[in-house]
Amino acid sequence: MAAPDHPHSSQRRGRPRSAAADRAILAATRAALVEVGWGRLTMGEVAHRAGVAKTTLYRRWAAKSELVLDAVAVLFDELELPDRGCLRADVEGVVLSFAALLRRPETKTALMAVLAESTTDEALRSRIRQAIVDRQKRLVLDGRSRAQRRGELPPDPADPAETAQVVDLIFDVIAGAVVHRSLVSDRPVDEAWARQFATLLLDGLGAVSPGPRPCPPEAQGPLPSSAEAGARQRPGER
Amino acid sequence: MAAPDHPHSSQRRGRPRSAAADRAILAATRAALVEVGWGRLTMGEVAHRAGVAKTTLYRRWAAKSELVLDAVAVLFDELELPDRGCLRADVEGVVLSFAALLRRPETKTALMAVLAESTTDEALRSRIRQAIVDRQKRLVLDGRSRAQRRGELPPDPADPAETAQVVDLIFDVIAGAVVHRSLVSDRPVDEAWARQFATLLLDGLGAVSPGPRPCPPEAQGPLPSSAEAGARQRPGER
Amino acid sequence: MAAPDHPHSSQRRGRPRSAAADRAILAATRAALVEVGWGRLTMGEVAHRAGVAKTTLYRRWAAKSELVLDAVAVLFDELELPDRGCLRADVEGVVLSFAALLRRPETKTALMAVLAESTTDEALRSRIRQAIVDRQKRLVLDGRSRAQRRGELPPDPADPAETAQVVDLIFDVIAGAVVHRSLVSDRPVDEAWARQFATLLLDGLGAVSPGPRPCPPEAQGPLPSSAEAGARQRPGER
Amino acid sequence: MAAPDHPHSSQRRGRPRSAAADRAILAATRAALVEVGWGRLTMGEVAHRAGVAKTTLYRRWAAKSELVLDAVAVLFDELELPDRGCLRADVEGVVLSFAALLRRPETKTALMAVLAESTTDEALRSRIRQAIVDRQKRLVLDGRSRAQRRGELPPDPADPAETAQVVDLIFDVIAGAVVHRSLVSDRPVDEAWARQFATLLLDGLGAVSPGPRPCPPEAQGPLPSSAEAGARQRPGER
DNA sequence: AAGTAAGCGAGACGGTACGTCCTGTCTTTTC
DNA sequence: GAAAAGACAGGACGTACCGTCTCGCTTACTT
Repeated sequence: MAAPDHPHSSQRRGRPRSAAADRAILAATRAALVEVGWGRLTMGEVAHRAGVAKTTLYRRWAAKSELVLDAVAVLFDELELPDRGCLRADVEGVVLSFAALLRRPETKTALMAVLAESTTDEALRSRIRQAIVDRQKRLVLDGRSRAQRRGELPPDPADPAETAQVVDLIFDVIAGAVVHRSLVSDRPVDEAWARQFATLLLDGLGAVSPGPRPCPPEAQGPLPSSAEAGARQRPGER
Repeated sequence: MAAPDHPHSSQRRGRPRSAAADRAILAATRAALVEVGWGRLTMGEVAHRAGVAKTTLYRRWAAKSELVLDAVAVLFDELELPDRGCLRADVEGVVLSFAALLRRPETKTALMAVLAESTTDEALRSRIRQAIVDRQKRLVLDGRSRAQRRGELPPDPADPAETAQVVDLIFDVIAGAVVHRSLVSDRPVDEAWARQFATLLLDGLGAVSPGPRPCPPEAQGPLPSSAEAGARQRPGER
Repeated sequence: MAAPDHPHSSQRRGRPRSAAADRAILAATRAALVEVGWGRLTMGEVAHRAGVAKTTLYRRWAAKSELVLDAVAVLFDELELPDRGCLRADVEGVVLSFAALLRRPETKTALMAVLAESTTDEALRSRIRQAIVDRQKRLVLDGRSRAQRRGELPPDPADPAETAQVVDLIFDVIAGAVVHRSLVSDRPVDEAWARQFATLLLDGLGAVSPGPRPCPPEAQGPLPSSAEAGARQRPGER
Repeated sequence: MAAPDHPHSSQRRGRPRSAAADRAILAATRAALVEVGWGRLTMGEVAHRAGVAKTTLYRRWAAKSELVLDAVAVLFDELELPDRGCLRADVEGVVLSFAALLRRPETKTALMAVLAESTTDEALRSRIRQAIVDRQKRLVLDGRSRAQRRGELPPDPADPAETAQVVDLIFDVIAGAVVHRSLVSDRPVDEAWARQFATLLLDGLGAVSPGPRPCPPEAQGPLPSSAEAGARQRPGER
């Protein structure tokens, strides 16, 4: 996952590359992102923090953007979709979790910077989709099938392309709205906003594909723990 | 509008700043953005293209990000909301116009780069909101009042805060979804997607605030000309 | 003397140049030389100290070196040759006076810097000779004629070119040796050194042109007051 | 010799500094001095001529003055004291050699500029003495002991401090007079002047310390070849 | 008294060089 | 043969001065 492209398949000759160095470099990258942000992040600084020579970095990653992408992609994998009882609550939960992740300094600075770089670099754009975007569509798919199991949503239509289209739309709307609210409008993504947004999304969905049934008020579980876990300082990260 | 902060109110002493230099610099910045993108854009290159000394740049803008912001902000002002007959058509129109604007290389590279910088710079964040985000909320407000005039939407509620909240939500959802679809998912924002998205939005809106009436099919006007005008090379811009 | 080249011959039209500005500029130049030396002396700084615009400087002096030359040349005019009773004592006196002048920070930094500039600028070289070098040959001529009046030296030979040659030699030897001792060898020019040097010079002179008679010990007057006056802070100079 | 301060004692880690770069930089500095003089000499230009990055210069020399000092100091080492048969002829020879060296554009512009800088920089002053002044006292010492071997001068006095004092005086007088004649008075140091000066010096010396015997006319050898060698373009220097 | 021509303080202007920082490559020795 | 160390060529940075150029006054002589 966060490993760089080692075509080490069958053990090559000479000294093998140090896996510890990989881990140290990615951790150092995240730490440096927190402290200085993308703009002042330098390869030399990362190498120094990781106790590694610059050559070792360049042997593994071709560019700063790829290193940073690998360093933060793993953080997005920590997003979860806890079962809060009904679809609306699950949507609110994932919105709040995602917003919490975007509140972490390394995540927001790295994500936006890498996206900015990708506007002029198709290869990087593809790498971002692969490492972050497409991986997190699982959240939509999971929430969808869970709602179907609960009977809140009808089963998938016969044509899988139609499903994919709706999933893409939902993902773009959720991710786009949360990012825009958090990083552009710079206003808090709190429970009130999440509720309002979930309402808009779910009622709107009913028009796009057969809609959800209303959510019984007593069914809502607690807020997902990960929503706040993201904001806490993670132990052992540096 | 795109002028840097000249507190020249009452004629100050000494030689006044050259307005021609301002224009040349902003035009050179846009041209350079098209050719080399944000990453390879240098202050020296901009100065050279504008036939201006570097000091003249730094006298007006403290940082590359502020210069670029001023250079592209004016492009967002060209967005219009042509009357296409009904609210749904107006939404589709603005979505397509905005997507066309984001297809221009200078717009997308500059917007994302400036947003990335702004994640660690509150002053820049505020400046972006002022120069771009808040200015374009006029599109939502215009569309809204036009629909109210048509009778498609009920009049504003008594509490103006409530209206503001809904307008913000709509703006975050539209802008966020279009940006995410265009620049992250990297899939086309075409008429089919715009229709699907407008459906989701308008039906969702009905749940958030009293909803729109259905759109008479015969009422839809033509696509806004600006949707494609943005993608064309602008004459005389060098 | 310290006035720049005003070809104001017959009163020109328009507002006349301010003589106060001239004085303020030269004083500011000397003050700045003391504080920051030649290397960090800037035209802008001088203008600011003098309460004058840069244009006013450039209207009068074409280059920093010319301004500085005019500013310090006047200091060399303060050198005097007090009558200390015999030629040897007069020589020692002028050596000590000159060394005291070279101990002043503005004098030494300006003199050497202007000489350095002049190695690649014939016009400046000529201007230096005119403003400083040739003017101070009067000291040698005065000392010489005084010694002749005392009978310590024979009258000038018939050929004035021969006299000029010897005067030049004496001047080069005195000025050169004192400057070298002070600024290159960086060792003190004290009474002991002055005595030793005067001995070498006067005895050597006897071989070049008919020599001096010995100096009666009781004839030596006091040290010239100007020898130390130069080292004191001059009142009212800034 | 002209190498900058490498405390590389026992082979350090990492890539060692390039000795070829050192040589190229010093040669480029001399060449640039000839062409543009001290005033227009820039670090960037030197780096460019030497085919080296500016950082490589700054890694070795902290300031332009130190670089230039190292670049020209080596030229002063080429001064020699050929045996011309008697002390007077040797003095004339060294005076002419020194004057020839000061006729070279790089030498005069660099020497005076570095001395000017040194008036406000004690460290540089000390570095100049070490690299140029004290090294060339060997010429006085050599001439002196050679004259003693010939019997033209008595052996050194018992007190070595007395000898040092006289040597310093001689050096200041010779170097000072030649520099002043050449660069300040701007008059030629030719054989006639050298003869007159040598006469003054040697006869004067007799009064300071026990003097030289007269020089037998038939003993004078030819002019030192180095007197003119310095003015010729040196082969293979760039 | 009005006109006019230069001087003047202020500060923007096109430039040049500065000395620093970072990039990505290379050459060493050590493991 | 990978790794740490650090020198290397290159290039952009943001700053400091340069010497010139407008500006809107001010000052004195000319009519």
